[in-house]
Amino acid sequence: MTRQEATQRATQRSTQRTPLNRERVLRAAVALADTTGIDALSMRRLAQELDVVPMALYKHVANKEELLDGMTDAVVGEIDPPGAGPDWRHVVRARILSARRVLLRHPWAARVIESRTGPTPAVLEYLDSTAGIFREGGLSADLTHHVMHAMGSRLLGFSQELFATPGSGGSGESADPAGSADSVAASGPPDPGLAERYPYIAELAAASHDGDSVVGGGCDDQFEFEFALDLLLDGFERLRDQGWTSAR
Amino acid sequence: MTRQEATQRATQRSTQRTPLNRERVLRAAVALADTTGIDALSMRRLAQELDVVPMALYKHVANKEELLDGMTDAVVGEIDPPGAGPDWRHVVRARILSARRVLLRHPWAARVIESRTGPTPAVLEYLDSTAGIFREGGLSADLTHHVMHAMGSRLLGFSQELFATPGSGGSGESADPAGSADSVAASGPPDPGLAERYPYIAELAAASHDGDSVVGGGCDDQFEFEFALDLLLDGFERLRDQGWTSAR
DNA sequence: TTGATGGGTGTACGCCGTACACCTGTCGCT
DNA sequence: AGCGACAGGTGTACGGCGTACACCCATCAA
Repeated sequence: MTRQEATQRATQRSTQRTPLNRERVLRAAVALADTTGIDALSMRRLAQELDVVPMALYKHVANKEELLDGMTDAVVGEIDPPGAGPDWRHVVRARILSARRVLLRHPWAARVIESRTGPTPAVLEYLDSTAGIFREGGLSADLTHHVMHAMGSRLLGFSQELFATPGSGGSGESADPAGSADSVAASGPPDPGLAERYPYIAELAAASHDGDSVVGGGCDDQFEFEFALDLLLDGFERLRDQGWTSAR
Repeated sequence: MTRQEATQRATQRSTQRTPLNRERVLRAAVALADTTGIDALSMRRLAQELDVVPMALYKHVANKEELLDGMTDAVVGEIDPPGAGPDWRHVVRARILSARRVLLRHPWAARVIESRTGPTPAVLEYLDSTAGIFREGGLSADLTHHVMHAMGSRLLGFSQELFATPGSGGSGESADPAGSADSVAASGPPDPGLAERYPYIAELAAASHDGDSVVGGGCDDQFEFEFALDLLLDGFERLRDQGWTSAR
């Protein structure tokens, strides 16, 4: 046994084999939330799960909020990327059902995602690529914008709050965290990289401001709400008139 | 000054004038959440607001969960009752926009309502009367059932989770709290008063079980999801084909 | 007069997130 | 070979949380 080996052996005894990293922390957090519920996920409990003292976690995540951000990105990353195909309806449908499957796998995720104050990169990426499907399907940027709003939390699995007006659903007093999807492109290019990284989102945000209300800084939430509402009511009425019935 | 008056004066000095009751506690809680955000609403902070020691609150609410239940009922009670009129679309529209206005007044409410494990009476009442509008508008019980699901959280302001499959969004491990809207009528009449109190909901729940899957105990969530999804996709495609554009 | 009762009080416990100081093993540099 | 920086795990401590439990006291019916 060389001295190196001896040292390594001793090290293995004192530290916990794999030296813990952000990736492992996030994975353990997701697993813990899956099995014991999000309410039971505390820094202390998570540390215990990793055979480590609570404060050790803070070398890998800044605080619990950032942990939740990381968990969000982890599960959103599980959603299948958009497939290829000529039929845009089929493509969105598949994507959204994939998102749904992911959220069913992680029942805590919807609540956590909606509680984030700003959209995480993975969420932006997801929204952007989803918007892209509509655009490539021939919907105008204008229509795509409203369509994305209309999908709401149920169909995208989340996203609702990302587009909402600043204080409409958050923890109360938090001002616009300068990261809402609309404000990405609304308040001028704060980071020139954003528009290139999320081209469709940038386009959508721009589409809601080329009118007269350039100063608004956001889109008209009330309009979006009524748009979705009337779209559904139209659909309901049509189904009623044609005597629709579920084929159960 | 009579002895009674003296006693009362002394009492007023020691106790805080109005002797605190559930009503006052709930109103103060709502006000506090409105002004400082739901995260800052703690039993201790609320007690302080009422010039009382924290434990005093527990004489009026069992615990914090019940406090949140009470707050839920309070805000849901602010929603306008359904109006009268021959045009059902107009009536639902007005109602839902009223709900939206209430939720905008209390930005914390949507999150709180969705976090309740079981529906509170006021929520059931709201859902029931809303379902009633559709029924009187000529929609079948079957269609109304799916329509209610399709509305999702965005349009009803909440309700999503009430219909969801037990563990799909809650705090993790909690089993079906035997109070989901579907299970109200699904698992036989647990309380004979429920069906009379919420006739439309009872009817809707029944409509999802008269088929072959009597044993299911709940409706097919996946079906409801795809129903709403396809309804929206239909609408989107129609708008695209007719070259729809917002009149901004 | 008295005893029950409703409602406010005080103390204490066990959780939580996390600031801060500390220690130790590793590695690049001289 | 020696040394300083640094990455990463540790230990202690603080303030806040929800709430159990024992208490006190004013009111009022009997």
